[in-house]
Amino acid sequence: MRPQRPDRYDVKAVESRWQIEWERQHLYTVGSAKDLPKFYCLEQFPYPSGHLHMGHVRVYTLGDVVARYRRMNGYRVLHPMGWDAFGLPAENAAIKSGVAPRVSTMANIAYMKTQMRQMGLSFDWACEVTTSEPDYYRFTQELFLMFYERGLAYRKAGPVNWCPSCETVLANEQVEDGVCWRCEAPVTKRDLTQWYFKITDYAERLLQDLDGLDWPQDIVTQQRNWIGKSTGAEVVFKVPATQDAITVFTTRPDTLFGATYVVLAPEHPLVTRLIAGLPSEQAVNDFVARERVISDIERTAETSEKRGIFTGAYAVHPLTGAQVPIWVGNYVLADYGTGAVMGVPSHDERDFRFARQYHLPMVTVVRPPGQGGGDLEAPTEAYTGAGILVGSGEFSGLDSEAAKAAIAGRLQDKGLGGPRITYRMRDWLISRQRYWGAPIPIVHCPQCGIVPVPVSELPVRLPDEATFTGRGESPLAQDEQWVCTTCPHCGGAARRETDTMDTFVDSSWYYYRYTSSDSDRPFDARQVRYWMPVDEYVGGKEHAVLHLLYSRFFTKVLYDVGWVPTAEPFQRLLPQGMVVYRGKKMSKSKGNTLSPESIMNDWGADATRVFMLFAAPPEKDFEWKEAGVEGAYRFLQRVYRLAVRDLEPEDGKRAEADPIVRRLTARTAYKVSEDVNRRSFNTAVSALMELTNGLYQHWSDLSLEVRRQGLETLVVLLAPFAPHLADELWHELGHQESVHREPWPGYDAKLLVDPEVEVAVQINGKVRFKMTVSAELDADGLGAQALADSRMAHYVEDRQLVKLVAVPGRLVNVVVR
RNA sequence: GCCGGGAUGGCGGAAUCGGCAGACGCAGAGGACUUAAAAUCCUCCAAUAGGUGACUAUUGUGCGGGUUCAAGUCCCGCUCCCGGCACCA
Repeated sequence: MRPQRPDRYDVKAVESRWQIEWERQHLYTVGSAKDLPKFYCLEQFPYPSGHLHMGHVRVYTLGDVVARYRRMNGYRVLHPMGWDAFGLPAENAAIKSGVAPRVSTMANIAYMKTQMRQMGLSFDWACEVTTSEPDYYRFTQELFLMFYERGLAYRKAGPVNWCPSCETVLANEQVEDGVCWRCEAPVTKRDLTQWYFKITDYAERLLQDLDGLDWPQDIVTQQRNWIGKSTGAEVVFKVPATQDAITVFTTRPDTLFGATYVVLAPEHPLVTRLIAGLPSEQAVNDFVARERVISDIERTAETSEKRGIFTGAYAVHPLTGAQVPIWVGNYVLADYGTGAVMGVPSHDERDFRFARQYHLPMVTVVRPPGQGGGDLEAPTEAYTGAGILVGSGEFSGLDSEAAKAAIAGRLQDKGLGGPRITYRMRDWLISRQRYWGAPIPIVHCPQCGIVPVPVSELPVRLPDEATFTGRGESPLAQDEQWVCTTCPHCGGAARRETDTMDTFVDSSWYYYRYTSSDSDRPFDARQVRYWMPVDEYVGGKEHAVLHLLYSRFFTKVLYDVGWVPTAEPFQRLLPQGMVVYRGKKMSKSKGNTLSPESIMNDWGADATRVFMLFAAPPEKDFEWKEAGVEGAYRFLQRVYRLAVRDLEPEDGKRAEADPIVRRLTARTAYKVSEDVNRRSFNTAVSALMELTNGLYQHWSDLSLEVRRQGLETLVVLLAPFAPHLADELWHELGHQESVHREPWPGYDAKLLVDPEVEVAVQINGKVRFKMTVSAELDADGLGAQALADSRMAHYVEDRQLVKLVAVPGRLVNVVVR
């Protein structure tokens, strides 16, 4: 007899006991067992804001289940954690409170680490990285230099997105609906010289390689949309008057004979040259000046009217030789394609509206298939579909598809364009006018120009002291002592680059650093070869384009220089949904935040984890419900009460239910394994609940052996989900080792099938009764038995048997007329 | 406008390959235990109609069609919701 137990366990005591014990045993270090298969389980590292939020609790719980499951299944698991520690909030806090960013960041990290411990997460802290520490950012800088050497980092002047609230520029990916992705302030335009990464060089590969990934469809689609590939042609319109040429991009070269004008974006560099000395010069300049100050939001708004102005100049149609007027129009984007388009009003909605407004000629050159004559000169709307070419010289009579190739080919022959592919994605703007980021390791020398800092002189350290005013230039630019340096090339006086890198650069390679965080190179090639790619990557959907696209780009560059073994970093992706509270996304401004501290305090880490997993499939948003955690808590207490029961059967009791529970136990082991493999954690938890219910139900009819086997299986299966309680009960059941060192339970496949099964008998597709038959019974036997059943007579009398369908183990369908 | 995803009881969700819709949990109802309550354990719980009742019949997975012995699942046409892209030439 075991001593009487209370009917509840003390959650706090149990959880902290095992947290201490696991740490003492270094239970989650990677270990050196190289003969085991590897598994790299990664979750997006957090920005150290000071506290975990519910979203973090969800990601890390999901990842932890996978990591623990793999370990128990005999994998050597890398499950690291670190800190995406550079970023604006620390700097803004410094402006407000005067605490240096590094000081507040380190304090935040220390606190969040204790929260992660309280969650019972199985990280190997030996791999920890902090992107804001010199021993990390020196390698971010080194990678920048490698990009620079390969021509993948370059400086360019031009209009950029500026967030007035963050006081810095933003990459295209970081502007969402015209507002800053972080602070939601409307983004404006500025003309600045900035550093870029040439991600567009990789557009095609970033697109192609999506096919080989085990990623959810919606994320793949988002990346595809973002890259935005268009296939078409370039067409050159020469401008004899100034010896210039306007190149336009079109996806519809088949409509070229319908081009009656050419439109340039207001920012197009040729505008000034074309109008020089013309009577229209002043008017066009005024127009351009007006349009340029209008924000992107307004300019791209649906309601925005099309405005344009004739430059007074003419270009030559490359195939007909006709003179076409050159316009400047607000509906042409400077940074897509070539910043110029040909106007084909008859076959493009926008051109049609523009032409109608300014009374430009329209020529129909594509006729819908199967349609005869009609008015060619005055269409009432644009026909944008494919069709048969008319009025297109030698190309008349071709269908659109053939004509696209033929016309693009002809342009190429004449040296006036040719087939061309463009992408919507732009180069990645990485400069930031802020202090708390990795300094771009570049020196500006009056003699030598732009000079990279030699790798041997890295890191370019951030000054410890800085003045945070929150206004004007970056604190680095105001630090004369820091800015003034010598040129690595000529030794003369020079100035440092004062921009720091976008924090997305830091997070584009951290998963490599984890594999060898003590390396004196960015990472150890041998370790990376062994561990990469990441086998499971868990993170938020908001990074569908941002972080995931940048990381894929980084990996391709690193792959090309031979530093990493694969061209894709994340084989399997598990994007998790949001935790919603009171019907809305949690946010401070809405006042509906939930603190993980108080929840874990009230219910414990295990119940919090179990509810998170049980409430919904991982990718779905779910609503946090107090009653839900309470349910998870009740379930765990129920398991506890069962596990501390006396295992010895009472006198005179027989083991009648043994076969049932043996099969239930085996089926649960099978189901939980399958479910975790397909990331269906909610149904895995429900299977554990069913086993628990089954043990309760049959307890008094079970032998000692089956009781023990059922309980032990339950506890081991529970270990990835509720790690503290599982370890507690494992010891309670008499074991000395941690349950987390136990191998994952197997099962006897024979036990998965019941010897007898209940099959439904349908008459004309409706279930009329059920029969219990041997599972072995084949289709013929099953059909025969159904027909012979006394309950059948009632349904088939006076009717004719038309068809008999029998599916062994499932059902019988008798079709009668 | 284009692209993707989705819609199942009062609620969250399950149904993995076309084979018994609603597992598991929450909420709710009833019972046992208790002086009582909480906790716990057990039972019930899609809708409609009929029956005291075990039950019987019909309907039912956003809507309308179709394929099939059989459809939440496949096909065609819609509605609505969520997400992405959008004057992208």
